[in-house]
Amino acid sequence: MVEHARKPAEDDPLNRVFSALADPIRRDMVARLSTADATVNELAEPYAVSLQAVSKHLKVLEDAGLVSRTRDAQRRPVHLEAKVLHLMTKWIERYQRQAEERYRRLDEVLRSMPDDDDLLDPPSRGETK
Amino acid sequence: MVEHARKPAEDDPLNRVFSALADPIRRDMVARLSTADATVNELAEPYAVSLQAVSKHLKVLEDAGLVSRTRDAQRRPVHLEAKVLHLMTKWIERYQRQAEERYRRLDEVLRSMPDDDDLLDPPSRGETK
DNA sequence: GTCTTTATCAACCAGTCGGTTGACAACGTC
DNA sequence: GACGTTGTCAACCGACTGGTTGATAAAGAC
Repeated sequence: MVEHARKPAEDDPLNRVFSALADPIRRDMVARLSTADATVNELAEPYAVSLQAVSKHLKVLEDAGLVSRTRDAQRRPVHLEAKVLHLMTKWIERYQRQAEERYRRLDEVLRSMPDDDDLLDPPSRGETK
Repeated sequence: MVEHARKPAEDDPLNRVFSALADPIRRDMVARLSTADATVNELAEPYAVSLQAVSKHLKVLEDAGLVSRTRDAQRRPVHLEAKVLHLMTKWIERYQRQAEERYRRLDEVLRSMPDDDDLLDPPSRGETK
């Protein structure tokens, strides 16, 4: 079967936001935009890549909803849309909380069980670094 | 020029964590692991991909520090390491907070400024060609 | 008008990514 | 020892990614 065509596009907003921030240049842009809007040239200045490459990075951030661009003469000021970041934190914190609570409960169960080394997987799994 | 070799590896932990979670299957695995450890076969069961593909996904999650694996006979129980998620939330929240505060301040400035659209744009950076 | 600045579009290229199949390692069971 | 289960490794493949260069659009400056 050649039907491994995979999904045509990453339509999930979470996909786009996570992968947008999986690049150090884009993360740095977001960091800088958090203190001030900037033009494409200003944004490009610190990086050792072409302006076109920076333009592409901005497109990725824009598609993820992380930035918006307006028009100011021939300049295109870039503006951080910080709300989208909340999408991610909500996702992350949900499972973080769930996991932590589970460990807490597991810990209690283990404490109330004198012998359990046959089917209760003791906590000796590595998080004791 | 062949010198566009880019960085040889994504050594930044943030790169690895963000890109690990930029995939819906891996995000789903993390979600499921947040309630219980699981073996590779158990994890693979809901997805329409081969076991080998799932094994690769787990390697990505492991390299990002998001999961750890131990040994239990021929089984390899997978365990979520939720602490790493904190790395991301810290990063995100920092710039989110910064941006929101900036908007708040800008709002105040705009309110206290009757006219300012002529030459009040003094960052004057960038021209260091 | 013509020139300059600012930014995007288009085509290309090498490397990475997510998937596949096939081989095989490791361990328990018979 | 042979077999079944569980999982990984290796090689391959097509799509996507991040970079390049060249051409072009859009707007102000002259």
